[in-house]
Amino acid sequence: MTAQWAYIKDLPSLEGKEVIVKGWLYNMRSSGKIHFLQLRDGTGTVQGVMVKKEVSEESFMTAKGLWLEASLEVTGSVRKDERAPSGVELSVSGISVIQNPSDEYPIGKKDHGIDFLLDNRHLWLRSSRQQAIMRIRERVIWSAREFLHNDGYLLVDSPIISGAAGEGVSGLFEIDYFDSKAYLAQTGQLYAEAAAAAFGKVYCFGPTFRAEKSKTRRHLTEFWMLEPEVAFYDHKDNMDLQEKLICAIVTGVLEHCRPELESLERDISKLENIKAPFYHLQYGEAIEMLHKLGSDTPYGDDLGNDDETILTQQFDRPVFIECYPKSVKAFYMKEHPEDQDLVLCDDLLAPEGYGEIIGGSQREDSYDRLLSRIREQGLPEEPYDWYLDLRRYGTFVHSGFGMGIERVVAWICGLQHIREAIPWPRTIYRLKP
RNA sequence: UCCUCGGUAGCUCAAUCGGCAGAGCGGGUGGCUGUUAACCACUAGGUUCGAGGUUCGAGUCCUCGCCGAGGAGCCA
Repeated sequence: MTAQWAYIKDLPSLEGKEVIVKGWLYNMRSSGKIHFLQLRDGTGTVQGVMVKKEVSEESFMTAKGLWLEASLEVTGSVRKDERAPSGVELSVSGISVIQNPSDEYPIGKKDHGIDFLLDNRHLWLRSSRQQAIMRIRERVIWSAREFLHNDGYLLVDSPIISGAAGEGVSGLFEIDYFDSKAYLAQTGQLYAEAAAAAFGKVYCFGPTFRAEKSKTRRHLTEFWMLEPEVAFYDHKDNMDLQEKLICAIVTGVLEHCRPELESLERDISKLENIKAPFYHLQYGEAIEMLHKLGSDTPYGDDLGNDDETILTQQFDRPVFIECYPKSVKAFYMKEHPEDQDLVLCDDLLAPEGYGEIIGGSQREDSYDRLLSRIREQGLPEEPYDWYLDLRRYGTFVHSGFGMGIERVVAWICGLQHIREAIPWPRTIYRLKP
């Protein structure tokens, strides 16, 4: 019987069988008459044990000459072994080299700096740590979409290229669009609002772009944002949705990605603690609390990064900061009915110092007030005519928010750098690879 | 745009007061039948980011530039 190709993740169920593993050599150790080939194939890792007297002299010498990341087809029988992390090892009977590199692999076994690793992102993705992060990222997105789909939301994607400026012209990437100006989307929200008037419960999900020269571990110039928008939801309904969505995401990751979290050495109990209800602070209360904790941010200012860090360290679950001053927020947010200096908005801050992962608001649904807000902020009216139409034809109470996928992934994985939370990070000085 | 820190072997870093350029990993050679970032011995490997300057002497001090990181601002 000829051996069949098997994925490493399936080997525990193939004990005693002869299989072929197609993959790469990520490490190798040898004791002279026995080689330990560490193999990976994208589904998992397994140790291939090659004993000199059990294979041909040629095979044994071939294995000895392998460089790291050689691509291989390894034939062997699956054998139970208590010393193996997955419970099984491969007793190697034959090896076929697809390609043996002629140079040493740039990423070594010891620590590297972030700069070097980012330069080698195309190779770094092969590491077990990056594999774990990307699997969790996929689960975060999957869980969010599953939750929204099951709750009756329609995915209505927004354009990437837009003639309107969105939240303001600064921070937009300008492109040449057949001799006129266009911009890369900073948000899909305005389009999601139009879609909400058509379909009720909607969301968009895609890449967004910010030309800010931000150089921090929380920023990317290209990042993925999930933006639900719901007809007839007010500020409170909006926060309830955010809470449910975050809980669904965390639950999904805990259910499906425990090995990945463990390999990242994430403190899982901190994630298991993420349950409704989250904490709520009014903006004024947050400022008061910050003053007691030593911050000097005056009432009326937006919270700084340090403020977010200090604040979230006080809580073991995410915390909503509600109703910021109108002056520091976007023109489309609805004025607070009891205090016209505030707006009906919320930022959701993730615990452990991670800070803002969601920004949302109830939208201004009055045509007149929205128009005057556009004028107050000195924005051009013409690009927003279609947006104003939404208030002209059947205006409706509605709310929505934007969730930054990479920030959520960074928080759930416990990452130092948001750059690890996306396969190909784009930052101000990094366009390659 | 501003502030702070950094750039030394392929990688991660060290080098005292300004006084011979070092280590670990990786590479090479040899050894080892259970290794887990394997281990042991030997070995090769340098335009100390660049340009000036001070000095008997500069990786180290000064000036300018380049590159990167962290942070501020702004935001998800």
